[in-house]
Amino acid sequence: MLEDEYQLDFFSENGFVRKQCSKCAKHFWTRDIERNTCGDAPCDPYSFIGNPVFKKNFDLSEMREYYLDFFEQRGHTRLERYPVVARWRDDIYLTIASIADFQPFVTSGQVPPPANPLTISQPCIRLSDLDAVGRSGRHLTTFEMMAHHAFNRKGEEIYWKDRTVELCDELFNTLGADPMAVTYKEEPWAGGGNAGPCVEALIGGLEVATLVFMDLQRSEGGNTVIKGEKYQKMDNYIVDTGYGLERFVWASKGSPTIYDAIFPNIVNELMGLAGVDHELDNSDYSNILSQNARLAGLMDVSEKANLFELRKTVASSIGITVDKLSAIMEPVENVYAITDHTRCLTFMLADGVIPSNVKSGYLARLVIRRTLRMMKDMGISIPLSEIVRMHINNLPEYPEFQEKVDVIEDILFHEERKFADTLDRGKRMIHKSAKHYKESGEKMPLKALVEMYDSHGIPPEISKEAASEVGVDVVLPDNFYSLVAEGHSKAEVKELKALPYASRVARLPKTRKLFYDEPTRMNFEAVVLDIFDDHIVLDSTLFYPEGGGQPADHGTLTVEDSVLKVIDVQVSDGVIVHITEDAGDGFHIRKGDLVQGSVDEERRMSHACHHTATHIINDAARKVLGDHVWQTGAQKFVDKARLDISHYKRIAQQELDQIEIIANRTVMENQRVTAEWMDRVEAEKKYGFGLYQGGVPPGKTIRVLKVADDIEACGGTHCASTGLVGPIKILKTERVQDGVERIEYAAGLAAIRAMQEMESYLNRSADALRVRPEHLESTLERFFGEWKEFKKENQRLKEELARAHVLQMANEAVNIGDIRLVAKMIPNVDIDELVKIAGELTVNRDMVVLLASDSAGVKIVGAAGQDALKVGADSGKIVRRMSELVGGGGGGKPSMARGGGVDASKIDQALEEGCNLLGEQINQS
RNA sequence: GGGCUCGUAGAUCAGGGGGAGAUCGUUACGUUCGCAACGUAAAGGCCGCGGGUUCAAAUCCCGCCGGGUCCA
Repeated sequence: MLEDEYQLDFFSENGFVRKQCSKCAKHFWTRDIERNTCGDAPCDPYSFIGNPVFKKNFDLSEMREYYLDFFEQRGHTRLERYPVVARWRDDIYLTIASIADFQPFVTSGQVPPPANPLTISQPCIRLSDLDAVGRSGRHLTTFEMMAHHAFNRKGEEIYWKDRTVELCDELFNTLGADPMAVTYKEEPWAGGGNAGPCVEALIGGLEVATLVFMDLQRSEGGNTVIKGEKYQKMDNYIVDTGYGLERFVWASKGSPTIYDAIFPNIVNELMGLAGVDHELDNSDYSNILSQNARLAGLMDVSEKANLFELRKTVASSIGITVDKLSAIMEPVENVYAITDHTRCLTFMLADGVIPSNVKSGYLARLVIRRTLRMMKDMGISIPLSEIVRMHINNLPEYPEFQEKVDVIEDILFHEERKFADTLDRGKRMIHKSAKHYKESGEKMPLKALVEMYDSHGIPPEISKEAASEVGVDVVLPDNFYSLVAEGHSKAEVKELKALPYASRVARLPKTRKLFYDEPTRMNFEAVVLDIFDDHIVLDSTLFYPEGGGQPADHGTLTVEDSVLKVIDVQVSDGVIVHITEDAGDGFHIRKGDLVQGSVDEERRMSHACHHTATHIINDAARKVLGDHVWQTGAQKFVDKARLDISHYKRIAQQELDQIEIIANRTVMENQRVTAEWMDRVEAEKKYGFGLYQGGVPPGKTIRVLKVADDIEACGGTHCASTGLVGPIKILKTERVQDGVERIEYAAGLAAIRAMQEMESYLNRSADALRVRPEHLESTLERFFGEWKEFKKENQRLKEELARAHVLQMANEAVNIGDIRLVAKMIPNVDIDELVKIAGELTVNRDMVVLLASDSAGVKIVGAAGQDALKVGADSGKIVRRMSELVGGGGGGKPSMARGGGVDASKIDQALEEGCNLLGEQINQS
């Protein structure tokens, strides 16, 4: 990055000098001529601990208000925060920076900003440094990025670098910071396909603000290279600043850690519950924490080796042993992390993340389980929800959290139970497996632990603990989690199926969409703009292209006497492409031709009914289940539709019934369905991000659809009023993922057909039993009960019969050496009974039994008593040979074997062969 | 989206082509003044559902349903 980028008038007019850091060699600006270091860690250690940099203490809400007010006073519009779940983005799950609120459409210039310039304090969640949270004294999973943004275009500049740095510097001054202590370090920035020069603002060794001047975008032909990527200038250039609210508060208090600065009461409460004496007034104790934070500021403590290094350094500087230091620090660090993690959960859950095993829900579950583990280690036994409630009470400036308390509590209750179940299950598995290895004298292989974690979610520490309970020692390597990762093959990247002829289609003008203005018209005339094989583009069309979970319209295009069947319709950047069935003999259709289009009305109306019904069901589900319900996907068909919603437990039948009733009531109210093209920002302001339930449409204006109480951005075709949807019948629910329920339903005639179908199942079932449908259940229960009784009775009778046979057959035995043989064909007896007879007979230890029956082909059973086995009898081998003779196969153990075949005429021969074989076996022994 | 796992008695699980088992719980009887403990016995199974392979499937294969879990 060019040095010129940083030569600001502001710096030169205010007595700043540009210097190069004697340690990291980076350039920085300072008022202090004597200064040789950049002010950032590790070149400068923290100096603000115990020595606040501002003239006053601030808590979070005071600091936030001070900041927003400061920029409001200076011409910025204050914006409400955005949710921490980035629902307007499809590339990230969580809001990771204030600028994320305005990506991609505002930053690209496609959509004007909601205000310009603006200021905001945006809660952000970053889980990338999870291991450092609590240990480093400064890392948080959740923080508020206070920011002022200015979106500049060519010839339309709000302000740029000078004003930005000036505002920043003025902020520090009004807060009472020592001007000589402030440095601005040059540090080119890049991220998310954009880049630009950037200065980091540092006070007392702490980076408190980052001022990014985003004016580059990634481009192959670019001439600026940053971190190995080529960039070029953009037409619009954006002031993207980030001020760490929590760091400002920390710097204003000078407490040993950021955690003690931002939520001291919760930290104290939890320390109490954990039995930790957290006496910051005690200078020895406070000194340890401060020293730890100062040194931790210089390194990355997420790695175990570094953490150990930190412990060594701190211990020696204070003059205690590493063990003693660790014993002091670990509980404190855990409590800090618990406090942080629960604040993170508060934001996530209140903003509607449902814990799950996929997507953002997985991130929530990850944090929940980490927290529960640490709470267990610390002996904190209150419910997780209670800590979250402390945060909610501690954050009155977020009144929306109060409304969510009940749902959050329910969600956390479920999650705690789930995790406890998982751990219980896991411990049992480990115990079993550990015992197995102990008995076989082997060590428990690491692979077993990796599998426990990967397949069953048992953290290695728990595995180790459980294994040691059975007396098996396990050594955990540092790289455990990378071993887990190794076991996963790289996910295949699914290539998006690009529309053929895309580049040629792109040159055509956008198709006029007639289906929005005239949703009930099915016939139209249009001019052919171009043809690519069987792909036809018109100047305007009534054909709805596939999108928003609604399949494409079908129908016909007619030119004079030739009719083309439209079998698919796709849209590419506003150009609608009709894909027709291959007519075989080429197309009699040319550019400029006038065509008659006709849309398959039944198909379209069916889709429209189901689409409108989807909005109605979504709204009803939210009313019954709660505000956390969020659409995560939907698909419409001709005969049914489905809607996936986020919900943390299975939907009960009772709830489903209620959803169905509310949905049908909405239908009967026959409310008008309206659609309105609105400015994106205005729509977001008015209706919130609930608009994007069905996905995020691109563009400056979006189509806002109102179906009863449901308001969404939607590009589909709909019924003109809810009454036209007709009856809505819910068909079933399914759990597609943990935390995501799928509701399947039919609307209109499809609903009637579905009901008729179900009715016919019912009627046919009732007919089969010759009962009326209302008696089906009781009759079925009676039948099933009787069936079980009969089955048992049958068993008993067979056993009795077997005993009867046994008495008689024992007398028919022939002696072969020391043993007795019974070989007999019993007609029409099934294999179970043969087995029972054989079993009974071989209670006599010297008995060998070979039985055959002609039931269902041929069945053969052989059995040998204890003594017979000793002299070499092997019924397995005998039965195998016999079965082969009757055209089948068989086998088993020497003591009991079964077999069978198909040729009943060979039974006698088989029995004879069996006798011979037995004779041989005995003679050989 | 990609993996890995599990569905057997009321509960927890074993078995893994050839007589459906164990432990706990339940019931009855015995022992006891009574209880616990103990002893004896019994009841309790569409081996998740549907196909397929096989003489034979709880067991092998395919599909579905229902759980658990890791990764992006």
